[in-house]
Amino acid sequence: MSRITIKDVAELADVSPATVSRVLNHGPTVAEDLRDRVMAAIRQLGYRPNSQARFLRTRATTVLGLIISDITNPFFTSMVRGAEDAASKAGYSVVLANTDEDLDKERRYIEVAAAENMAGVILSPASATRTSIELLLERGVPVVTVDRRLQTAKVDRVGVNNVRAAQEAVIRLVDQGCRRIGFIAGPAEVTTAADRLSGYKHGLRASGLPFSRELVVRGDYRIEGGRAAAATLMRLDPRPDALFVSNNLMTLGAVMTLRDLGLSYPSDIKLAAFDDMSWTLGLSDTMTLISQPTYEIGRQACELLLRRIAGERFPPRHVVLGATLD
Amino acid sequence: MSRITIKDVAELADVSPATVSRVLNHGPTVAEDLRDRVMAAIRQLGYRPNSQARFLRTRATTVLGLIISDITNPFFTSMVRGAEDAASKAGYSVVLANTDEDLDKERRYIEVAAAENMAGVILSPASATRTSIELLLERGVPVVTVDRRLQTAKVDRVGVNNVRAAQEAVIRLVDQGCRRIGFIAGPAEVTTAADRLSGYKHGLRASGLPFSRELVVRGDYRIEGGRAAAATLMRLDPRPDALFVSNNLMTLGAVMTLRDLGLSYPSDIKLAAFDDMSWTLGLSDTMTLISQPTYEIGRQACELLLRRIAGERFPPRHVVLGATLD
DNA sequence: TTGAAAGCGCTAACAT
DNA sequence: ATGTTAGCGCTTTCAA
Repeated sequence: MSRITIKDVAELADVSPATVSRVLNHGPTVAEDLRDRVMAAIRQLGYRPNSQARFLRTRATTVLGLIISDITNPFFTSMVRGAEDAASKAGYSVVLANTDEDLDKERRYIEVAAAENMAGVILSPASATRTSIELLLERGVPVVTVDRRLQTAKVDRVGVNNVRAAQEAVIRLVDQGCRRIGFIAGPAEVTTAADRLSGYKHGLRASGLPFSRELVVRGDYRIEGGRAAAATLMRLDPRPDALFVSNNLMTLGAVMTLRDLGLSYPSDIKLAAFDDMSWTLGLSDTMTLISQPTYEIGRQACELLLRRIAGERFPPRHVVLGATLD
Repeated sequence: MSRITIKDVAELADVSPATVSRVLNHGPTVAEDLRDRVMAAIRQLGYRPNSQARFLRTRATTVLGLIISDITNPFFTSMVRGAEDAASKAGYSVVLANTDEDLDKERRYIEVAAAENMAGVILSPASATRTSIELLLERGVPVVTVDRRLQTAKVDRVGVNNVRAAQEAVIRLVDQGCRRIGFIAGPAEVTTAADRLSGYKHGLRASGLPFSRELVVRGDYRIEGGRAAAATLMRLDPRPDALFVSNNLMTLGAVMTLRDLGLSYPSDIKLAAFDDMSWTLGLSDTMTLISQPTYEIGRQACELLLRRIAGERFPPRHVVLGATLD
């Protein structure tokens, strides 16, 4: 029952609680024999400091929150790993929360992070405009967004240049002979969705192709949305000769639709898509894929966050990493 | 900076801190006018109680830890949802941690849960024998395992009857005419892997088929493991006429191997597998699938945990839910 | 270098 | 019904 306190250790080691605290925290101002006695007592009793009590004094915690819009998406999993590695190197640990792109859940978890006084939060916001991060910022808890931006750009962000990546993918499709490229867009509130749509338009323009409203269908970044959107697009007459899907899960859905229609790619129709999908059935070799350095995104986001936690002050920084077409 | 304390609220509302505390906690023992003044002050100041300070008094937190062996696996995602729903209904929130089947990571997160004094922990242990949950149990933090069991069965567990489900799947394959069923097993340390293997053997015996050592290959519950294991099995002479894969991710890998070999299922070879995979490319209709009630597993695990947290005492309970073959 | 004492923000006993 | 007081476990002055 964690009944062992610093006092117990102090008594056993025959020193004051303050000395135990010193041994535990700022290293070498304690005589060696005392230090040894304290360490022995700690081990013997199995003492573990109470982090709540410590926080009450120091206002410092070592837990970071990662609030993510869809944990199932391997995109995020790799990111989490990057963040964890950076965090644990600095003595921090990371807890995760899954919002399912749901603003209420997002708010609830932000509240948890605030209530628990987490040292900092990495967030992939479900909406660019409607956000609850003030709850954190008010209390001085730094926030870094990953992947997506926030409209009120007062926080750091780490991600890729979605506009350019999308544009390049379109150009690649055009090079492959496509002239009627359907685009499956993401949720209107998410900046990556807007950016990728904008890149799609740029790509068309750069290729001298007209933009056609009917060729753009919005999905929800989930499998089902991709499936439905692809079905809508494939009903067009004339049919698109390529599909550009703005995230990995929707791509799975789109592929299902194509299969249901008895269409093969790349022979019947060309595909391009955002995000790695090596985890699924080797679709990669048959389509144009935009890969993001997800591990690196997580790592850098965490390092930025740690600098903020350490008190560094600099204008909100936007780290833009390179996405690669392959 | 969260400088607003209960004292500030008390002063503004012109009451004592204790009254504010009472308003916040045990409802109706406060006169209505005071209560209103307090609520107004709280709102006006944007006061939020400091949960660490509260814990120091009450020894009660409202955060549950979910320590999961692979967050990417949709199996767990749905489980998390079940747990979250049950938790939030009771006023608890849930934080996640991903161990990647790595015992060190598992221990680290268990330490975090203990240090943060989480109210309880739901765990899918990476090993049945080597576990660190004593860190929790010693401190009186209840633990419920999901999916997998622990050898030292002193904690509650919610899962399915893996032995029976595996056996039924084998029988189903035999009914389809299979006589040489390859089995891709899971990591030796995980109880579900052992149970499923044992079910496989039972199924063979029940069908009057011999057990052959060469037909069993172990994987790691990840995609790559499935791919490699399937490759090994398909090299056998004579080739298996069916593959039974003991989890979903390995099934993806196995399917990749089959594709590489130019084999189709179910025409060339039959497949059976554990765990839902509707999220992937509609493999489901072409193989025998064992589905687990994942949401329900999470929900019941959480409810069990909440009862333990509430102080109920009963012998370690093993809740076995039904897996369905479809 | 070490110890004594105060106090972080809160709630539970005890008074009133 | 409300206020006063003490103390949860820790760290950090301040003294010695």
